[in-house]
Amino acid sequence: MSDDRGEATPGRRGGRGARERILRAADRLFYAEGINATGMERLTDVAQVSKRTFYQHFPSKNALVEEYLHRLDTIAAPPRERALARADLLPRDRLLALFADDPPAPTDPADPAGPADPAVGGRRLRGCPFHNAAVETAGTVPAVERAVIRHKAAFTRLLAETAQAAGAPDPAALGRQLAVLFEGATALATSLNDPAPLADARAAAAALIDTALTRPRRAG
Amino acid sequence: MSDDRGEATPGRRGGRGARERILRAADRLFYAEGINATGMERLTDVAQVSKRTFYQHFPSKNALVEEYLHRLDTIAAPPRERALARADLLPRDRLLALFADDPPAPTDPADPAGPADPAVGGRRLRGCPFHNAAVETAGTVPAVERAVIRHKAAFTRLLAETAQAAGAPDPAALGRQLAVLFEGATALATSLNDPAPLADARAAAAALIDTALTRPRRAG
DNA sequence: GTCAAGGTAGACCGGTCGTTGTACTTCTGT
DNA sequence: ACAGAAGTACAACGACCGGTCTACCTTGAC
Repeated sequence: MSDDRGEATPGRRGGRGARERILRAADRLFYAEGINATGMERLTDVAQVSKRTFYQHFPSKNALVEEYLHRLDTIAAPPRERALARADLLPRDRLLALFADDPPAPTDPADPAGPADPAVGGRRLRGCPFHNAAVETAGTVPAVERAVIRHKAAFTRLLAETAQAAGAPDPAALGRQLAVLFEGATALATSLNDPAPLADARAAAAALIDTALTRPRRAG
Repeated sequence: MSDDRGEATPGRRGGRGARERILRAADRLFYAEGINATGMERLTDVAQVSKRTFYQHFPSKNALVEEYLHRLDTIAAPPRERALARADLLPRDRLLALFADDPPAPTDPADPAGPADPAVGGRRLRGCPFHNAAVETAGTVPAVERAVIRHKAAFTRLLAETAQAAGAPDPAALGRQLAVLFEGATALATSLNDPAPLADARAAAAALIDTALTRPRRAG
């Protein structure tokens, strides 16, 4: 937050960007291999940063975890959630696109992180990074818990707004139900390491949406 | 599995049951605090067992994890899942009882495992132990992954059977959808540390069930 | 009483964790 | 050219990890 020395002087190339590499490595490793399972050795190795440099940018590993989560829902939304922002779809289709099983990001050409990506290799499904962080920390890190709650609330709110745009009589309720469905599809796909639940969730979502749009309103 | 020395000689008191205490401690700690977060020191301390004794019963911590998961879905089903077996309810109500938010076990008098339960103390929501194990191990322990898949498949099958008993035209599809809903309610409740999503899931389940029972059949 | 079986406590092992320290090497702006 | 920031390599710290070991106690059959 306070050591952004390159921000005010546009002429500089921004140093050598150790911090950015660290955050990129955290993005990959914390998500793919787990937060606890990722040691500092491996993290600094992947980030191509010495441990000393790491601790000049972050006071602790936990601080990096918090920044990792913070970036996830403020800077770059996961590709799946981005479906809700697609202007080329009707609101109802935006909601359903959440559960599409085709890869949502068709090779963004403006991403310079290319060479770092294919080294991962594993294509194992890993679910929601916020939920994973909550499970891994088991409530022992308040900042993580807060970040998770904030993200889930924002996502549910976004669903509710889209539900409202679709004309749902009780958009908040439909948004919450779709949030549960999405969470379940993600979690179950992770547990089974199989994306099949997404299709079931999509069918269920369609039924819920159509029911909500057809009938006037129901009591919870 | 193979060292049950007390089984053939009924005259003996069966030792002091170290193995059982170990498994009970694993039940509590692995679930409430996480598998990785639970060290052997703490585990043997809670089980009131010396480390030496532990390693006479289990070859490794991982072996205990596997046995812990194996017991969970063969010996004692979690209280919530037990709702599906209640004979006093109609099939449809059994499905909905899964999502009830009142404590499901009204002090079963025939359960000798009573004193172990309330000692947990922490009331933090922790979700599905199988899913948590899958997240914590991140696919690095094949036996865990197999146990998780087996459990989820059995649970989905049970849901489908109940859906069939309720008269659903495509019970397998409805079972899978309800499985996603349940997983989502559990996961979201964990992330938020708030049981509210269960109510949303219940409403969604009711809608899905009624839709399935009313309309003839839908394509996935 | 003896003795093996099964239990206990807890020091100890090598390894890894997150973290810090020492000493050295780039790069960059003036 | 030079100051100094930013980076590097790498040894080491204390703490804890899963796991092993020694030494002693308790029980029950003979």
